Amino acid sequence: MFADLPLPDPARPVLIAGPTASGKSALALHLAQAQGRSVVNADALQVHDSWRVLTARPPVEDEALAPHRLYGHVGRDDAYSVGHWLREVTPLLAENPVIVGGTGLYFLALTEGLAEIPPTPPEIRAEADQRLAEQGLAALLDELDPDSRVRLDPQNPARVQRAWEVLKATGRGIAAWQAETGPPVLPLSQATGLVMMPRIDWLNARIDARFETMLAQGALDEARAALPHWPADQTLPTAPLWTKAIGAPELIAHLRGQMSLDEARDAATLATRQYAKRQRSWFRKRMAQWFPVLIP
RNA sequence: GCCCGGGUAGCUCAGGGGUAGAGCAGUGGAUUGAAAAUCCUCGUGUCGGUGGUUCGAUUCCGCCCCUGGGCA
Repeated sequence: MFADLPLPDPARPVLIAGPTASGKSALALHLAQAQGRSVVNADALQVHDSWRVLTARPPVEDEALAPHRLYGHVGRDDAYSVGHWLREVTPLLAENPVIVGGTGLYFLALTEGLAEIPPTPPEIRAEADQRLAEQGLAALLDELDPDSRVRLDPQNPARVQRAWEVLKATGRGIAAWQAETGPPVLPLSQATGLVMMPRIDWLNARIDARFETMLAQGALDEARAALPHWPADQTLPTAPLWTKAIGAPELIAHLRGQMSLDEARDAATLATRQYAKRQRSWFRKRMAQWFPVLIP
């Protein structure tokens, strides 16, 4: 499929972004084998150990063909975020890897820099959760510093809460921290950036077919194994990220008899299509300078 | 064949004599440590067809077609 694609500069890392199910991993493996690179994951869900099948992590056979890093190494209770990922990926740049994934924020941190903000302790997160639940968004918004407040979407609880936590934990507004963002670890000018641009109907068909494959490969067994660890209310924004894997809530609901398998399949593939749309929106704007890979 | 419903946006449906509106789907967008997260924007469609009543019908009436149920 990618045999006719010109090989990128062998001296620089390759970055491959693209919507889910667009064939990124296959391209990454192809380039890794052709140029002796390792494959580094840039996907916020594939780092988690809970799901291999459901997050479409490369299978063991592929892992034998080239070194694969940062896949499935994060446990259910581990804290993980862009910062963790950026610190882990930095030393791997020496391997001249191909970095592949669908998380736009990770690539942003890598190629444009990430503000160095001290970690916010769990107690502050808990306090924010409680205030938000009891007093609502406006209460948190009122306590923000003006600079941060004007930059935020006041209707977005996740963003408002983060800004509030940063101010509370550090005594400085998040806007001030972000203004001091240092230079990126890997500017785009020192890498080859590729974005997969699939035709939408082609991608939708792939999404459906891939979910069938996931079921055939044991996605339900993975869900069964996760069942004992499932939180009381997974729909909460504060539920652990691994529980947000697309298809996970649907398969869990099916295992509990709350949904037929057909309903679960429909809901999961629908959620996947909607996710792919959000990704396209990010890539169009933020990766306009990357090379598009038009498929099929 | 008869009786009773229903036929309105891609889907499910609400409405009602002055040419119509919700949810879902879909679209476009935002995005600096939860990012597969989180949030915002966008609603004209022969109101099944055809005659009639009316200044005016998608709305009332007749007939026809389709569809669900009941009775034969």
